[in-house]
Amino acid sequence: MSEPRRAPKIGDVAVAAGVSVATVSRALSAPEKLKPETREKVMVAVAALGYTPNSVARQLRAGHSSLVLVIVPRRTNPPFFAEVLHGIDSTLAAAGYVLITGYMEGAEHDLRLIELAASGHVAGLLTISGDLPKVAGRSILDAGLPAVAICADPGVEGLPAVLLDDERAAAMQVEHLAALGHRRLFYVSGPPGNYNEVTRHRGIVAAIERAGLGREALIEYPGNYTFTGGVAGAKAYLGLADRPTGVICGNDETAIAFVKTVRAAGLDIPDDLSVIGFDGIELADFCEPTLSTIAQPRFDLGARGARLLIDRLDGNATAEAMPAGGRIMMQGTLLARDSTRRID
Amino acid sequence: MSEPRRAPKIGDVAVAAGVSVATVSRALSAPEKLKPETREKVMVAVAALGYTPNSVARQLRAGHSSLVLVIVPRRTNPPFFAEVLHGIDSTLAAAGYVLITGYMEGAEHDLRLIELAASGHVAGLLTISGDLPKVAGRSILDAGLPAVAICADPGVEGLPAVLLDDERAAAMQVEHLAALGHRRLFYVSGPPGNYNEVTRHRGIVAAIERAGLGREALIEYPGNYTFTGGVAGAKAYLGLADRPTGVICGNDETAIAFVKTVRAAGLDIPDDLSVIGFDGIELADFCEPTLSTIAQPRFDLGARGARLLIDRLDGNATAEAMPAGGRIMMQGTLLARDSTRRID
DNA sequence: AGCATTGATGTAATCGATTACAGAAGCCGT
DNA sequence: ACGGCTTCTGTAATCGATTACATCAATGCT
Repeated sequence: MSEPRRAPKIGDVAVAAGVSVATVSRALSAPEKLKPETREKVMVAVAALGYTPNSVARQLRAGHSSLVLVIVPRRTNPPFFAEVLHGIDSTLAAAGYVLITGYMEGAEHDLRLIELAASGHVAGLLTISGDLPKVAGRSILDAGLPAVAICADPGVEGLPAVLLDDERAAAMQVEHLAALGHRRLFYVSGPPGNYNEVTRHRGIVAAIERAGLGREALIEYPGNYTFTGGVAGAKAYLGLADRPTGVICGNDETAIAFVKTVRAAGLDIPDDLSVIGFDGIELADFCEPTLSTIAQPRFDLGARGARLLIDRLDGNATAEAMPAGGRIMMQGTLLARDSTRRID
Repeated sequence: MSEPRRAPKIGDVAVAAGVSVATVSRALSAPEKLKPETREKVMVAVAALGYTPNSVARQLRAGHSSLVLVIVPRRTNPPFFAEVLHGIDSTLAAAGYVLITGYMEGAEHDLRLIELAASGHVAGLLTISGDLPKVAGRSILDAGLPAVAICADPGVEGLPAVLLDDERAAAMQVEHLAALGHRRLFYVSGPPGNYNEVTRHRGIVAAIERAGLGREALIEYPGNYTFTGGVAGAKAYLGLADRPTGVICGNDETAIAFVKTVRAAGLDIPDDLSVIGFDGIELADFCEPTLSTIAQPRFDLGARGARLLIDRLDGNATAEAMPAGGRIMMQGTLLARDSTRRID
């Protein structure tokens, strides 16, 4: 059926071209060192045999790999992370690197990621999950690989990060609602303790302070960045005796589920209450009513993080001036749509 | 800053344990061949140095890799593909394989995927995109890697596939609407020529036939499995003089955008028309009205495909009896929700 | 006791590419 | 014509682990 046609090696090409293996190698990686007609002979043989250098051997010899491991949280917010990954992959690919996705499972399962990082297979590490694989006191950072955090800061000393200015972005949610006249707010948060949640919470509290609403103007419900969290948050909201008119959601999925649930209970958005999400996923513009939200530069977050890592890997460490603390902050953008409006 | 603490090699462990490299290697991969106390000595040294075998060297020697390349279409339907990938990754990880994601960019860009496949880095290939990277007459299959197609059949001789029974599933869409009394149907398709689209189209036409509705009962609009396709389809629908009451969408994203657009134009769903989607992404249960759809076993499609590949890689080729034609078919499930109802 | 057998461990070849170094060939000037 | 340069190409060491084969000691058998 399938002929086990053994892949041609450099020696086969050398024989076919009537030269030595060194010459073949040079024809491929340093053509200027060869006489044009020698190079030509080699190239003909390469094409004839369909030779592709074995990159495992190459990598062993060179002592470095071109694989980058990206740590991805499992089953959360695919529309958001897919676009960040897209930014990462585009940038890596352009620089000749290849992306390996490592989904975090939690607990013992993550050991395989730690071992992968230590195995010499991988050149660098990118994490878009606030948590890093850590099993039995062994961290994935122990391997000593160059690493960069994206979207969430695991809070590890010396680990550069490309982040959204979550505090500012969350404050924008408050400011938008306050500017529309909402005096009391309901907040369906992300998972308690989560980096993004903690940071945004700080931004929300500070903005409420600044707006002069008073700390008691905020009622919180712990969500988890998923649809179910939005539904639960909405049920809690509906059970309130005196409902706030402004609702802040931890992300767009949460907001969409929240909107659906309170509408099913007979409330109108935005007539009875305003809802604002976070992330700016595409879907936010295709639900009803269209969702006001804070858009994150998802592609750019990924691209910028990957760029940073590549610069470290390739040695141009100072190609881009790193701000103090090793963090690059990007800004979110308010998208005011139909789910929020002025209240009288 | 970061101590360039060179990763320990097998020789370092050998010296530390006072044995030869062969003994260290055996302690790790064939412990039963060693005297217990020797093995113990080695293990102590391994732990003390924090040694992890370099898998590049191991792979070069062994002649086979543990990486599986998954070809993923770019920027389409993340909620769907994320779950298929999850199924793939879980299965691969359990068998000791590691997943590499290769996003298809189209055209010249895909050359890097073809080269990756030919580079010896990769043990096998999985594709969840109907298209295979093919550049200048060179196909990714030329590398001769074991491969399995998932979700869409690229139509290559001898390539096993794990597929949804698209024809049957699409027929279920028609049957559901027909059973509710809809006699004329509007169909916002997938991209013309796409494997899933072609197959489902066949199923739709056949089901209309069987339901005795007549070929002219179907009005088609070419979509593309995205939100924008749904919006365009809805606009075309709204422009129709005599609108069908049943609408079939190529996937859930298309359906959600369709629903939103016709509602914005003042039509009611399901009072004025019924809409059914395809895929069964989570969101379909959180939009308004909740979307009737055909759920695909997304996780299982991925898991089953990965399993098939692993069996071929590990040599238990007949671990699972392969049906004729090398295809495994899985069935979709009708989820009847609020976007479809009986018409008078 | 002498030889064969078994078990445990060490020595060195091997995987496929890169590259330091060596060597050959051609050219120059004196 | 010969040493000194360049330019080009070949030989062999190297990356780190696995493993066939060699070695050595201990044991069993006659």
